[in-house]
Amino acid sequence: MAKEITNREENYSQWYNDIVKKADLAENSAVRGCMVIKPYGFAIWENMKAVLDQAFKDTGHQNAYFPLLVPKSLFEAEEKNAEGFAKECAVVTHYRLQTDPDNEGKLRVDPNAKLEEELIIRPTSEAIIWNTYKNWIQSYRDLPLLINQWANVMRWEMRTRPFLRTAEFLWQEGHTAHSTKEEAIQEAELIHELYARFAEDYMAMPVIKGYKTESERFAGADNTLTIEALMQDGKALQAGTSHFLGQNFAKAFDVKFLTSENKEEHVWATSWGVSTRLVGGLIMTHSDDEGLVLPPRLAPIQVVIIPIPKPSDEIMEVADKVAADLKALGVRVKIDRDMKKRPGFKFAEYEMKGVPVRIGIGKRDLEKGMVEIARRDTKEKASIALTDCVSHVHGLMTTIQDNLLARAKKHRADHTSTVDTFDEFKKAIAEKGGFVYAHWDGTEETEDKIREETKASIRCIPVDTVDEDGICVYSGKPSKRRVLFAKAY
RNA sequence: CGGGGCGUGGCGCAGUCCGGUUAGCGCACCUGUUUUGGGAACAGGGGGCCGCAGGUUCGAAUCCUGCCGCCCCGACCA
Repeated sequence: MAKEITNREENYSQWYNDIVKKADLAENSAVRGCMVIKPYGFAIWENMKAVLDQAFKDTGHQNAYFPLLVPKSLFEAEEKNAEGFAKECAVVTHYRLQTDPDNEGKLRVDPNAKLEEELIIRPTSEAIIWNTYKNWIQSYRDLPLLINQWANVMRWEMRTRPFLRTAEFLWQEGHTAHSTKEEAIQEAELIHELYARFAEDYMAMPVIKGYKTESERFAGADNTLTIEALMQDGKALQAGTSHFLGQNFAKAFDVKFLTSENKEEHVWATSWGVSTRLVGGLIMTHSDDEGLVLPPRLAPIQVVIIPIPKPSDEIMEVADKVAADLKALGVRVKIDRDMKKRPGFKFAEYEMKGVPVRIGIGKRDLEKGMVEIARRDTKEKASIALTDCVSHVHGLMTTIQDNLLARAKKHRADHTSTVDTFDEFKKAIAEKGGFVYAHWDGTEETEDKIREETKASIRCIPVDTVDEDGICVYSGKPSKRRVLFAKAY
């Protein structure tokens, strides 16, 4: 069973790659660092997208779309932002190819088609968007401006991994403008909370909410709020960020508005995003050595019905009826009618693909008025009376969703330490892994030293922990609050 | 950008050192039959400019030169 999936213990990152491949989520493409998201993987992203999109709309945001290419002069306008992303930008320099005179059948870049100004393939869209907002905002009556875009972006990363870090990735990026600082901060916090709830309620992936230290902050932001999840291998995954941008972009792009008192002021801004990286987080939170495990709320197929041959009209009738009744309850259900594949093959296949519930309907069970119901999360199999099947399975959707969240929370609790000395710190990081709460003196110097010596970085300064006097585990200087450390993806 | 490795049917590989029948194996694929309650068996079949370009040779997947591409390990990152 579970042929060809590497055990997590043996090689976690190979296991991850195997899951991506065996569950048919994505594959490498002909383009360096860029993956092809296959239909099943894309369906998971589409489900995430649908929920988030609705949540953004419910909180007053509208979707729009801005260009892929950003003129270099706009890109460099906000200096910190430009600097932060400069090293990983793909740049368009020419607009035409021609047949190569020295190399028949080949094309070359037409040297006469050089662009006057280079175009940057967006690594994020603040620049082009703020240049546009300048024309949209004149008065306090134009505010707040609450825009989201679903888009692809490109960051020329040195090393890539499917979903977790690809050169091109899909995401949503919200860009809002406000008349006051307080309102912008509230917006950033609203989205931060929205992301955290999405992660827990839909992905069943518990997260720590907090804000980033200055060195980990988004380039061009005054504050970066983050949600941090703990993966099964004890490493942290930054799963979503929401930035308070202050007036940095408003000043860089000269976006001003008139207040009701007829005073000219720069607007206040936020930006926020989650990406296809969430799919990677989903995989690494729940899956096991048999394959993918998906929470029902995001699973493209929530229930698969496998008629167990010999094929018979009676079995198919029962399957159709069960499927129809489940659909009526809003359950995403598939009947596998492929009679060429044997049941054993299908069992393994749907386990690999993480389908939460499998219903086996065969002659032997049916004679007793029973069906077989298998849960992907616990791998339990049960014989259930056909008459109870639909309500039982419907109930399992919630049961499994809750169980996955509880399991992930337990894993996180088991891999979270609170330490007071650097020895304890190093031991916790090296032996146990996971999250470590420790006092920090607030300096970048200490942060860097700890990262160098332990590979662990400050994931965030959590918002939910209480103030508590202590001394920095590294420097011994006073500290008012523990921060969250971990090795990160 | 440094260090290591690899390019051979769709995928994974053998063959390369030491040149020589028709380039082979597993998986996948197609057809047929028997099967079908945990990854079916048998029979038959299709598919290769051996990464690209030169060179050496009677003869090159194999030797030589150049180029291209990819993967892994480090510095960068959602």
